[in-house]
Amino acid sequence: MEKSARTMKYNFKEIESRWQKYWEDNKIFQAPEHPSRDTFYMLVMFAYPSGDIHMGHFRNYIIGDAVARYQMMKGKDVLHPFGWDAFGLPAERAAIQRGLHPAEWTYKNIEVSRNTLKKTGISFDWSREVISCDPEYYKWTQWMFVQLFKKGLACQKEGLVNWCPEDKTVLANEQVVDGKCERCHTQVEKKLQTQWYFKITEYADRLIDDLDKLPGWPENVKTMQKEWIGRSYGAEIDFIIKETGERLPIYTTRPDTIYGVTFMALAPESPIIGRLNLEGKYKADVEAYRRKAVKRSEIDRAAATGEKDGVFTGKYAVNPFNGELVQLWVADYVLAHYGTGAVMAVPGHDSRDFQFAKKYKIPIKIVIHPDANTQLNLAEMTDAYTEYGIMVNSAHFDGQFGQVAIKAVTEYAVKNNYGRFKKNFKLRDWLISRQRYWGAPIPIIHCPDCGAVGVPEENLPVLLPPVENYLPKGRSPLADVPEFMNVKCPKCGKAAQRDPDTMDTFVCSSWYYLRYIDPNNVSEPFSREKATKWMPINRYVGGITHATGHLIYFRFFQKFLFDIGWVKDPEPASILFNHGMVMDSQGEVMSKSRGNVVSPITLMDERGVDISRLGMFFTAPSEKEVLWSDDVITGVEKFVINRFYPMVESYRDSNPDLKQYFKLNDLPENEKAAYIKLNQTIKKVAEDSERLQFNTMISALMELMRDYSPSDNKNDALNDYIILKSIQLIAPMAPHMAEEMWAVCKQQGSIFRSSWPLADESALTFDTITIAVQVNGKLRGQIEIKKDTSETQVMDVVKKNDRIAGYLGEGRIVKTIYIPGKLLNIVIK
RNA sequence: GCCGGAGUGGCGGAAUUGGUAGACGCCAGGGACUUAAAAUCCCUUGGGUCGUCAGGCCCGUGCCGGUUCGAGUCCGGCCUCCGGCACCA
Repeated sequence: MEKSARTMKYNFKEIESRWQKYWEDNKIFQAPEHPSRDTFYMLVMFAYPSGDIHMGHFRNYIIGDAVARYQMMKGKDVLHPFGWDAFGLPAERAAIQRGLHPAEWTYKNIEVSRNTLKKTGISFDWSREVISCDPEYYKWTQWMFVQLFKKGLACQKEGLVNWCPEDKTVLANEQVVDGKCERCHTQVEKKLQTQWYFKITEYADRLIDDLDKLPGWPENVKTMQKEWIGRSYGAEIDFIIKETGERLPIYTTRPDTIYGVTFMALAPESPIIGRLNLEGKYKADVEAYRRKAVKRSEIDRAAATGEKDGVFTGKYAVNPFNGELVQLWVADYVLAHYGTGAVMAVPGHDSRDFQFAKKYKIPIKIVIHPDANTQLNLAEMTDAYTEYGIMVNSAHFDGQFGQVAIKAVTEYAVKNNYGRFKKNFKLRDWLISRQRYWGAPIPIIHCPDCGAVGVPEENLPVLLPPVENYLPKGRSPLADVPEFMNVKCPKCGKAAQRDPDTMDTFVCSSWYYLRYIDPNNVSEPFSREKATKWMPINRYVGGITHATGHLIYFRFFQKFLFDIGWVKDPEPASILFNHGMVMDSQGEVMSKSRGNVVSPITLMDERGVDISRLGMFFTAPSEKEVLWSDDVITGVEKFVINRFYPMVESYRDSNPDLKQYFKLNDLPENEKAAYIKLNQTIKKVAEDSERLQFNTMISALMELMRDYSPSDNKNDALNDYIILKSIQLIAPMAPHMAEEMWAVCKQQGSIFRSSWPLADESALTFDTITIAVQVNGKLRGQIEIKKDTSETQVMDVVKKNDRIAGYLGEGRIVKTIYIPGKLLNIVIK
């Protein structure tokens, strides 16, 4: 019953499908091949086709859609494309679970999701759709690999890698969360393997430094990236292993504590241990410890923030600064992959070293005092003093402070040839090879004579063979396909073998934004000329989850393409916007296992696309999370169905002249308020559009409609004008409804081809305004004055106002503060 | 532990650069219409208090203090929550 009342007044099903057809037939959202006006590139993150779309997608895309439509109305050439991140583990896993071939599963899902998306009427330019598992696309992903390979930025190397025993493949550092596989949450193991890497670490400095050139990126994302890259400045100092004479370099950010070194610690994985010539008990202990440490997963090691343990090697190292001998230990709190895999331990001034020294009764030395008047007392210390301070017990460096001390000590080491300034990063090279089927094959041929040879560009793509046996087994399924594997070396022509691995799907997603610009180009990944016109991305909208993964990778790719002359900007996106999550009404994440999923499809069927959109926009600002419940819809639904839409409907059979211009002072008194309110609303909606504050845009329109009362004088020219402008203002948020109303008002063509309303700046306020009057900062009354009244004139009015005068009493007026048009504050004593 | 961000009515939230806190909406209550209900429309709605019912006064934006004529907004110190990183030497 409820529904029939709704459909009687506002037949959204009919209206929505009719306008969607109109948009498609008239190619309203097709971006021009060669833009002639200002461009606006509106990008939303493309989707994994692992099921149908959910509320999170819906929210993401309607935000992007409203921005795109707003920019269209502002007269920009808008590029608003969409595509599918179709390769990779999630799709492959879902396919395997259902006993389907990944290709079949993926394309089926794309079909389903695309149909749903088309029903949402999002203004995507579907003619530019890209699918990353199409050979026409991954040909160019492989081309990217080859370019990186040519520049030495793609390379094979042996190292300890993250191995997911469930997915039977290696993972990038970014795909390990809390020591577990990001996708299947299995504990990740460490394995020594040869794998392909992109040398993203060569871009570490620029990836950090250029963040400062991105004022349009949220602070939290920039901070997360900075910390993820983790740059630190320090020194590398060479200790010497006493018996073997081997150089033992260590990295430290605190060279000013060098005289406090009382032991050294090596990572259990350090190759140096093998060269120590350990004997007897020491040899047995160290070997047992190493076996134990390697077995412990990284998460165990990291979680053990309390207890540190290790084992003495029986060997000693020489501190080059003072010739002192210090014990050489193996301890698993030392990470093999950071710095040199060895540390100088200063228990007096490092908490971990302090604990370790206490546990194993290793001497502790104080070499830093907080300041000239505060001295540390070792006997009373329960933890290390880790702040900067004044060097003591440090030979001729005594008395130096903080950064100056660090510089002095390092310079001394440089001069004596046993140290150097050094910078370190937490960021590791990006491991991109996967021992899985569903990915772009790595375009490399291994020749017994020539080594790894890139597949010549004219031979791309290296097609992924349609194999039957694609299940993960620990090595790439492609290795078992002789027709695929056995090829001739492109350099010397001898028999050679393809690389059997496929690429991490994050490689595919690192450059998709450029393919949209020129999706059908068969001779290049994209046209440089077109890229110059559209790039950089004006707004990139997506979830926060990609802060330290995709959003670093795609910046890296852009920089690389910049370096080799393919793009003109070193950064891909000038503004990044992270929308909040959609949760259930209890604040829980929506998931199938919880059974609390609200489908945008059901919602759109029941309420219509536009009302669903308005509900989503209105309930919270875009960056905050939304707790979804039916109540979210109620207010906007009433607004549309009971107020806005019927008002416009009343025009259906009339033929009003809607081409009107107004001058505030020519309007009769009773219409001035309405005209002013309209202009205030236009101004507010435009400002809020720029900052994606849709909730307050809707409030403003609700206020305008509340104040607007056509019942008295229905065909009044001003009322018609207000209606028309209001329809334009709501159009980016409720596009189908707006088109329908626009047509009801006898306007020709799509509303998205009309120009965005401009506020009449001369009609934003009344001649007579109300200002607040405060006495000593407390509100004591309000007075009406002419707009341009001077302060003295206002004072005269105030003094005549009995109520306010009462507050002034016999107090002496010390001073007055007058904010024109707002308030007057009188300070009395 | 370190680094971000946030804390405003019963609820979602507004207040864009320090200038009338609580816009807009939900919920709730009251009224109109109706045989009745739903829907719709109108009114009330931060707390306390006085009231001749016209309106007034006090308190109030996590807590304590500060700057200022004036602080939700700025500064200092806490508390709580959310997010990220986490043995990075």
